[in-house]
Amino acid sequence: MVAITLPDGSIRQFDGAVTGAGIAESISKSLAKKALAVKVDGDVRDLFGEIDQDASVEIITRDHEDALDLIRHDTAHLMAQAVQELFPGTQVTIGPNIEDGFFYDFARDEPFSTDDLAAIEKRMAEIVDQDRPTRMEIWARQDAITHFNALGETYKAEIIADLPSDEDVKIYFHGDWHDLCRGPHLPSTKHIGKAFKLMKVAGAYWRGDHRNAMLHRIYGTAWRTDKELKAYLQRLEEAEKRDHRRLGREMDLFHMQSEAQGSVFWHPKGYILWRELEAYMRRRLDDDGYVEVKTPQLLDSKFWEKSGHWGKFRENMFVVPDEIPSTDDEGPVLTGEGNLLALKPMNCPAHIQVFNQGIKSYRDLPVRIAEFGCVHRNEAHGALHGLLRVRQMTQDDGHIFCREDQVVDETRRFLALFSRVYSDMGMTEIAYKLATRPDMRAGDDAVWDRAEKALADALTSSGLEFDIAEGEGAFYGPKLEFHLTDAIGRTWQAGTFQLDYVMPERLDASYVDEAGAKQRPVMLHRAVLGTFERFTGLLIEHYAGRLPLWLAPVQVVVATITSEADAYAEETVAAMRAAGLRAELDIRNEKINYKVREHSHAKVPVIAVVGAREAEEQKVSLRRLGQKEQNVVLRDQAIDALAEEALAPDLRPQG
RNA sequence: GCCGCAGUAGCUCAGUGGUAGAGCGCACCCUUGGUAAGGGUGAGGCCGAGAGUUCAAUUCUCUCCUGCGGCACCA
Repeated sequence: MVAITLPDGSIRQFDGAVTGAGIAESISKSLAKKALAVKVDGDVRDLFGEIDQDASVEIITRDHEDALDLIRHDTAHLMAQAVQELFPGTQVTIGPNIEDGFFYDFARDEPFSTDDLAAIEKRMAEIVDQDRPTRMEIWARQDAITHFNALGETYKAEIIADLPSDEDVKIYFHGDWHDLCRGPHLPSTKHIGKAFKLMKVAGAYWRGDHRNAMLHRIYGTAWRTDKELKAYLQRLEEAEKRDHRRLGREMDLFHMQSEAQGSVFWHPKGYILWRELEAYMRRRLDDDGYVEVKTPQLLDSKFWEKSGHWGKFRENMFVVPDEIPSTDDEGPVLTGEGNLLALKPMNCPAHIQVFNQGIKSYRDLPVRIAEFGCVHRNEAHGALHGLLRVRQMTQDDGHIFCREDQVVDETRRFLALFSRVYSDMGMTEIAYKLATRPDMRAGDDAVWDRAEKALADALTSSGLEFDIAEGEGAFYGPKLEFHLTDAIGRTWQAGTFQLDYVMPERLDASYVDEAGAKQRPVMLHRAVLGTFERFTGLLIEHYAGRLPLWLAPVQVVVATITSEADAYAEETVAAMRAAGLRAELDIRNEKINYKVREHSHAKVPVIAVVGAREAEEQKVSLRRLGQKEQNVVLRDQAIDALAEEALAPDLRPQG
């Protein structure tokens, strides 16, 4: 006897082993028709799999929360079938689900074209109509390897050979087409539905290793219903409008051009945003016990040899000859006989030089050194991406030199600063990651144990949830990474916090302890925003350009209805500026509709409309970005209120 | 760096083997109007760069550059 407990608590008895399909059938015919899979004690399984002991069971239908993953994975198989039928000789490799869809990597000499995608979609729909049934067989490992090798599916054979030895080799069939897969799958292709779309083709390395062959990846999306699919496509379109590169142009914040690849030309409005952020960060750092420094841009290559960067990161550094000027018959020339200099790719070695001046006592620690440090890194060209991945960037960098027993406190202190700043920015969706020891590392395991524990403890005691990024720490120590998400869901590291036991050693940083003995300080590398470039890009996307008043480059536009109000408008702008507001005047001979539209597009948070009436009554008609309502208030009151609202969060009266 | 796609006016894009077009924006004129496009006129282009094929290339081919989407990378 097998007792099956259903979600409503009822129990059904079966004489022996029963399948999910059988259970659904026993409940109702219509449920049996709709059933996609079955959840047995929390495990999603095939409908045709046998359940031979007591269990709680849930029948998964299309509207179940687990259905979407099943549909997407089946759609990936469906696509692979279509591809192999249309393009014989194409090998399948792997095809997992991802956020909002799936992909499948194919090995083939020719790439797929956009036309190919349309053809594949068409064939996929045909296969759905054919309603090919699903079944699963468990094969002997060697048989499976031989079978797939015989078919020319060498990648598949390789995957099977690498399966853990205790794992069954499951082969799923959809009609005759079959693939190695863990499952589970829908009962037949009909159940997949047609709410799918193939999105794009891309290259991807086999097993994610750039030394391997490049495969052709097709990305697709799949949903329960056409309505969901449509909503998703619309969401993508909306996301495109939030793209910081587009908004940067529309709002006249910055531009980039090929002569300065990966570097930013900040326009006046964009630089106001930068300056506001910088001034804010500077106040926060001053309050938190940092001292600010400015260190050289160019340092001798020998310095980088000592710091270890020359050996490890030479490829990413911009190197310039320290040429010696001289004169020959032709006039002044430069010779390359001087030393090599490199633009700093990081500020840390320079900060150690500042720390190293004079002799530090244990009483001096912790020393917190901050710098809005401009660094250059020669990134792979394919990696560059608007403001989010650049070659010249300014970090809100800082290095804390402390004793080992101060590490936990300093970490907590940093987390408090970090949370304060991000909540001030209105950026609350942050993914915390603890990156642990990599294979290649310096220092012994006892030190790593302590360091990782210190970071984990600080996170936990600050009440933060975090993921562990196994093996992704720096070679000199573990790190905390703070990730933000862009408009289309890609995540980017913004802030960082790293423990370093190595660089103080290499560059001989020391302090004198109570006993008068020389000790190594621990070095903490930390950035809150990360870089101004990336943070600004993410900020723009987060707000879709509608920045909070204190960050908006233009806070108010005073726009006239007729020229009768020109003088009053000028006076109003002057008063606003005197109150510290970034106000602009618009007395152009244009209709008010036109002005409102234009300044709304430019994402100006407040438009103050003035006509004869307002001038007469000493009022302004305020209109907030994105709202239709107008608020006619006394001018002086409006200015006071706006001026207070425009204060940076740390400058607002507490209460 | 790798795979694919793209590059035409400031922006968004159309187009053609015989050296180019629209809308928006911009300039000027008319219009002084109550909260997301008033009307007219006009100026803007070495059709990404180089080479090749051709009587003729913005158009076809190749190389390069840059951008975009992924992949890899991200101290």
